[in-house]
Amino acid sequence: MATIKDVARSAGVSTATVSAVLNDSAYVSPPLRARVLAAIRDLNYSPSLAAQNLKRGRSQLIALVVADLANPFFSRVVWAAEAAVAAWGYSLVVFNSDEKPEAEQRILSRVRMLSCDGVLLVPVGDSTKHLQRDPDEKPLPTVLFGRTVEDDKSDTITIDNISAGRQATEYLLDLGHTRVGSITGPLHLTTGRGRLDGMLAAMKSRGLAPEPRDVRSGEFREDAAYSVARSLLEQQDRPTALYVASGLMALGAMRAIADLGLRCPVDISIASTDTIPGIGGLRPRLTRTEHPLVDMTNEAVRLLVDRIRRGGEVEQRNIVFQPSLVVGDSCAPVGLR
Amino acid sequence: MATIKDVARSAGVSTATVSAVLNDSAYVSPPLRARVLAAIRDLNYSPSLAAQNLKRGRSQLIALVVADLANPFFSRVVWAAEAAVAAWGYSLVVFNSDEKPEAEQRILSRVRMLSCDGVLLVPVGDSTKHLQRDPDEKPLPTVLFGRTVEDDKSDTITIDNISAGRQATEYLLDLGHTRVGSITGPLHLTTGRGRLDGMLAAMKSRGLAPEPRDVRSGEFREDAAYSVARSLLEQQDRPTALYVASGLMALGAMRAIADLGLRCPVDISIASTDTIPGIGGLRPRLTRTEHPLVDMTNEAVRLLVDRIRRGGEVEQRNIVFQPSLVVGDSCAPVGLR
DNA sequence: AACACTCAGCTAAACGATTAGCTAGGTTCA
DNA sequence: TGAACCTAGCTAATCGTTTAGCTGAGTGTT
Repeated sequence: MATIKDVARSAGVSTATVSAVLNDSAYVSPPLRARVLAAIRDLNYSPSLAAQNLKRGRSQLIALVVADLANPFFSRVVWAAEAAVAAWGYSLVVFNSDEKPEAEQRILSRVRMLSCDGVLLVPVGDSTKHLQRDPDEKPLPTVLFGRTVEDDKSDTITIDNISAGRQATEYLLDLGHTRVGSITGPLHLTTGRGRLDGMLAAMKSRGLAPEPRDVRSGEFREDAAYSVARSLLEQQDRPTALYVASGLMALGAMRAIADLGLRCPVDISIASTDTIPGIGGLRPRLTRTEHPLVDMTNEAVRLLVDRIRRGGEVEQRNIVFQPSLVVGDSCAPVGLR
Repeated sequence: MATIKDVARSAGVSTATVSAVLNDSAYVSPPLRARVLAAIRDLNYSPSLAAQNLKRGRSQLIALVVADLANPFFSRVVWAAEAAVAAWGYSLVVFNSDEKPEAEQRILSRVRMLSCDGVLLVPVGDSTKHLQRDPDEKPLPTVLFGRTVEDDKSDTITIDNISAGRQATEYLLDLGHTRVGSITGPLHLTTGRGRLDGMLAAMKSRGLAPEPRDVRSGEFREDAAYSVARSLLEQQDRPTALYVASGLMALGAMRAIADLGLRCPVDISIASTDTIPGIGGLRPRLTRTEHPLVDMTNEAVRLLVDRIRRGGEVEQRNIVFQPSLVVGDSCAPVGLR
């Protein structure tokens, strides 16, 4: 690989001049500039990011730490984030904490070692104490995505989970269902807890409450939702409608319904929150709340880049996106059959 | 951030000794070693990868360049690759070439700038001429994944696409279908071409050949497959079975079937190749060939790491994985209805 | 006692960029 | 004419590591 010295020698100038041309950091007369550019072309030179990183103290790298890479929802986040990050001139380093706080901690220390300029984090634990390892060293620019944690000073991008749960549940209630159950996400996560709270609020405002045995929580996974749904629906006395906390889980629930010989929506109505790719092919079409994932991701990257550039001088921002109901045909009026 | 100098000063030794302790690169007496380790702990020191990269000429980064990050198939590759790469002590930088050769080229030059140690590439074009920019500089360690290109010297991990097409088609033929159509991938890709060739071979060996109008090619996308399937199936005189080249496309085809008011498998049988997450929830269950994606990815990373470490001294390796048929209920004997 | 070895640990030169500070020549103006 | 000021480009220090090569003390041999 050619270095800046080779270019300087070949153009008959100093390395400072080459650097000035490369970065437009000082005026260079046209003839010299031309010679430098020619030398760069001849030698097929491109500056070493490693050296730049060392000198400048930044790396052009943004880390994305997701809680479960196997979840298609987060795959879409990876997709959207890669594009957004590239548009700002960064590259995306992807990590999977697999919902394990220890793994998250390991990853974050690696992120520091790599001197990533910032991190887009879907936090796993219920705190980010482990983020600042040293009180006096300046914190790694961070944007929390999708989930929030207690008393953190990072910017956040989230959805209104309560509204999501409420909207989906209200739709079911409007169809006349009174016995509504739910398969929730983990309740220690804001996404799990919030959606359930929204569901409960919707029912409460109509003087209803779910049977305790109709509300089961599980992980945000297809197989977990499948088995939870199975055991929930195997009760001889089961709910007529189900609010399922995520798209991936809805897939599991649908599979359970089919395997139990039930029909959706005739025997049981399903509504859920969030979507995953390919779900559009599913029949019946799922009634669900969706949120603008691409916009959310773009906004998250924008905030992060802003914080990387302007640092602490900008105050904390917490942006909440609103979910909207997408009506499919997975829900029917109660007592249809 | 504490530097190696701070550690050296605090422990009362030279930086060389600290480095020796960190890398086990020379014998350091127990007392000194202990002092160094204590200083490291006190100062919460971790070496700067930027500086190490510059000095060592490597970055602990492996690039993954996929052809379409929006395709759930590649999302699974990201998931598997992240885990494999982390197990070898590397971090994964993800790029999306979006099936565009120019983008791939841009990405690869960025990969060089980042001085990634190696790249796992799902190639987009039909050649990798753009890979070695300079004939004399040593090539970036590369493993081609899934697709191959002409006259390349990289290691490759692929599946036997011909066998995949053949197996799926033979299954349809065994059910008595004689009028079989296909929705293929792009025919300039080995994955698209090979699967079609396998299908044609299977038919030919029984003295059959598809009607030209029953074979349509499209991109590996859900929406593309949807519209191609629609126009194919809207013919009043249509095939009784369809071989679809990918899991994502099969989803599109199924959706087209449903939207046309047809039933699968009663009116039309579908078999496909490869799988995507969540497809297990689909009803009817898709009959398809699957390949061991996780094993393939692990093997690809293993080859890549081996090439990074042992360089040119190891000869080119081309590993072909075999697909296997997974029978669902998306295919029925011909003339069932 | 003189010599050759070992050995632990140090000094200082890289790696490839950026950049503060300098220099030498050219203008401007009293 | 010469002080003051610009200007274009150079010199050299610097970022935080690694590592070749050195040093000086200790050991063993004759």
